[in-house]
Amino acid sequence: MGNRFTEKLAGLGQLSEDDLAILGAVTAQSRTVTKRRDLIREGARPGPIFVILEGWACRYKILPNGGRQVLAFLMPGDFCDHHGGLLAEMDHSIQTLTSVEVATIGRQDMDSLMDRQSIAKAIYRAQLGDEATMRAWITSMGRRTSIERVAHLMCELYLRARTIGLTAAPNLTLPLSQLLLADSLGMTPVHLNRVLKELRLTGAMTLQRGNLVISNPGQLVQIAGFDENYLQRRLRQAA
Amino acid sequence: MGNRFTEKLAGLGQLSEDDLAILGAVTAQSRTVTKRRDLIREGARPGPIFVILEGWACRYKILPNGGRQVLAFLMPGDFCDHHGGLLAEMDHSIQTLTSVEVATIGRQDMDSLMDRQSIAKAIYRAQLGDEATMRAWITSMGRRTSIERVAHLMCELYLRARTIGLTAAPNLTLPLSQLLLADSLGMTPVHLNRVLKELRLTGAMTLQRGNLVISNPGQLVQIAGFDENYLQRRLRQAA
DNA sequence: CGTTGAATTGAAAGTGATCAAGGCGTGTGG
DNA sequence: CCACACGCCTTGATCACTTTCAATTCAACG
Repeated sequence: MGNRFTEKLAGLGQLSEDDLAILGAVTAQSRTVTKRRDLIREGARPGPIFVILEGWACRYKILPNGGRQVLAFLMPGDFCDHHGGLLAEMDHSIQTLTSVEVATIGRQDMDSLMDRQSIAKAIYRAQLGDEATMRAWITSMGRRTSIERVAHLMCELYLRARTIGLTAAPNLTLPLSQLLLADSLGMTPVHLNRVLKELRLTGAMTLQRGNLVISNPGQLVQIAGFDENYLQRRLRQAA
Repeated sequence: MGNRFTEKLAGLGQLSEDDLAILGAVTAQSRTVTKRRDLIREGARPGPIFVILEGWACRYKILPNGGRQVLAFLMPGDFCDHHGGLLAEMDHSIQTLTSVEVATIGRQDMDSLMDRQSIAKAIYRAQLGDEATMRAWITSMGRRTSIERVAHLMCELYLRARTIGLTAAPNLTLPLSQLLLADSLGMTPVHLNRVLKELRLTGAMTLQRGNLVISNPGQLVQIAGFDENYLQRRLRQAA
């Protein structure tokens, strides 16, 4: 029992029955948001904290010249805005990619969650994981070729999805258009398309119509230069 | 009084005399580390937390192919590893760029700091600021041209330096080689050099021998597409 | 069965990388 | 005090990858 959120946090720290009950209670009420809808807009004042229980979303930023950069993909169990009003305004927006089930946690509730050492630690670990992912993205954008970059992102998304139990098989449904992927990888849709074709030809993986099939995991990891530990580190519990 | 660290945190939250005294006490002892030395290595187990009191450092990652990606620049007052042992291993390294004055905070001391709401909030805000900076870097790498990227980084570094009182004038000493800057911006040193020349020719700024002079701030901000708020947002105190 | 948004392919143009050579400044030793 | 050496910056020429522009195909859907 519990939901994706409580399950995720449970995997990040030692949570007692009470902890889980509290987390569950706080996210018991949820609402459904249709796809392609902004959950939070850049510049917005802090409101309640959103948690994604089901579905996918992304953080993104629009540039003055009209370009878009996707900053992160959000999956079930992820926080939208962990800060809980510590900042005056959002510096980016969050949009749903699929129909999404969101729970909202009030400021008060959030404070009481953070008062519990165990819960606070788990939440903090989740955030550290997000930061590790951001560093991996920076590294990708700066020093990986386009094919490595694509392969790396696929490794990340697949592992994250598997960790939360979205898939067991070596394939996965990604509700991500090529345009969106291109905007997350800093390339044009046209070029992304060519890179996907190239990856297909290597036999490492196939991504078509949102269906990711990792036919040769070892090869994909090798192309990506993927450090299998970077996502796991955050899961392992430190002494 | 106090040091760069206490001053920085004081600027991020309402800290009482007691808070400041505690922060000061905990960072009272420091040691000097010579330039170009790793403070923390990727894969290292969590030890005490480092805080930079004086000097510059950077986070970086070495790729399988030998490339290097700089992930962040650290200035006086910045944390090296905020996590305090919540993760099992570092996923990147930290190296000094200049001679650096570092204080170390023991795990115990850190815990007691975090027990104080006021201090915990300030530290949390500092981290949120770091995250905002990472998002800006991702955006730069993904969707800004090289000249915009360079201009944007200079805006960031200048503003950060001014915020902590490193400079008042429109110029600043950056202890950053072109090689290092290139590794932080995802470009080659050769191309960075050309971009710097181009920026010089526009009249917006000059960077030579580590000396940054912003001759036309408005123009630089315009080239960078710099959102003057993104760094400030983290400074403004939310309701 | 046409319409629509996304994916795919081709050709040309551009941006940044690579390779290679020289210049400049600082520090050290003769 | 000068000369050399080393690291870093600068510049040129060429090459490669990615973008841009444009057109076509495809698949889902009304």
